[in-house]
Amino acid sequence: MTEAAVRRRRDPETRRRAIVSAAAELIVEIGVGAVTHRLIAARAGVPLGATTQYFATLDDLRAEALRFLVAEVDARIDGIRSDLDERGTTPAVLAELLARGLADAHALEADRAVVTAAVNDPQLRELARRWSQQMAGFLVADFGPQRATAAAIFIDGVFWHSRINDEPLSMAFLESALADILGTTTT
Amino acid sequence: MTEAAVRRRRDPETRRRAIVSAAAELIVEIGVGAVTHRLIAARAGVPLGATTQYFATLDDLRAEALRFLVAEVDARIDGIRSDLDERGTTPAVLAELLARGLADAHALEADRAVVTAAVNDPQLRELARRWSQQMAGFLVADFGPQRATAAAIFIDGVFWHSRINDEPLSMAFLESALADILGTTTT
DNA sequence: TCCCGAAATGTACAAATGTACAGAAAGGGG
DNA sequence: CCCCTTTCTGTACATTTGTACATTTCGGGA
Repeated sequence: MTEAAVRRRRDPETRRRAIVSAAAELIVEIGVGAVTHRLIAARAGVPLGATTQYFATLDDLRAEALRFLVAEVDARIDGIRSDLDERGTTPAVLAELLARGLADAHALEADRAVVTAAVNDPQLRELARRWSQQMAGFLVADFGPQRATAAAIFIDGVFWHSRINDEPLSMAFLESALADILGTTTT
Repeated sequence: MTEAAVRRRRDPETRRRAIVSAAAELIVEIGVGAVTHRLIAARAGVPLGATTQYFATLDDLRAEALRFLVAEVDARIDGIRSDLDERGTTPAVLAELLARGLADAHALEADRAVVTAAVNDPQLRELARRWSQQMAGFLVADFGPQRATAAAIFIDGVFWHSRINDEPLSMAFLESALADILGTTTT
């Protein structure tokens, strides 16, 4: 209890985390409704019994995996916030961050998986709102609530677009559209 | 009508359609991955055997139900197009159509269900793209490809926003944002 | 009228699923 | 060394699933 790294014997914590992580991967890949104990066990490289030992029910495991995905998204959000703080909250910086974020599809897929799951599970709505609310929060100081919300909604659309379409949106396009929405267009 | 319905017990076409329609309803409500033969049969008010008689496999039935939903979305799109043709393709008209479309959530939910299903089934991508592509098509003549695409993406984000959030977006907000994106100067 | 093909239905069954749990294995304290 | 608690693992089982099909019912043509 006092020492953090001493107590683990055969390491239940790591195992538990591996199971949650495997479940999260599978949710992103095949959807929240298609995960099973056996699939998760196979992905995590543990026997079936391990998945039932750490989580009373599959719903519990699912819920924890979703929270795991939300944590990934939060980490990405934090990175974006610090970048914006550092380099200024301008359409150009935003567009570059977005384009880069779209290229590394991981956090993107995680967030879309959460939102997708929330469509059929109202309890997840709160989590699904997180991304766009945070994004709007970053922008509200510089551009006001109206434009900040519009930009967040647009960025949400951008994410879905890149999730469904093969060709990514160009950085120039993103910058131009964001400049319009945020009202920074230079004539 | 009741008498006729009872009398007309042998009516393969109607029955088939009832099954597809029930499946579509359920897909919207509980997600494409959660529908089963038995749920569909119960919803359609037919015995289990009826669902297997008309469709070789559950996948076939699912696919047809998705196409049914797409047809609903297409009908809504056609309505929007004729309205735009009639009243002019302006941010104000668009905002009003959107606000009205959001209030009647049916076509909205149908489209989001298709997109959601497409996240985990690449074969549905084509269908999922349809809405925003058509929307962009309406706008490209008046506003150019860039702004038309941006507006379509924004509208996609609006739909997701209203699917996840409880409070609807105001018409004034939509009009203002669309005016910015489409480059029509209003003050 | 009767009869035959089409349609409808209930049931059966193998496979997959969530979950429980009896042991086996492991590791530290005596 | 042994023992006892914690951790792990395989198996079992009831339930639900997709699907097949034998049987029943219907309705129109002879």
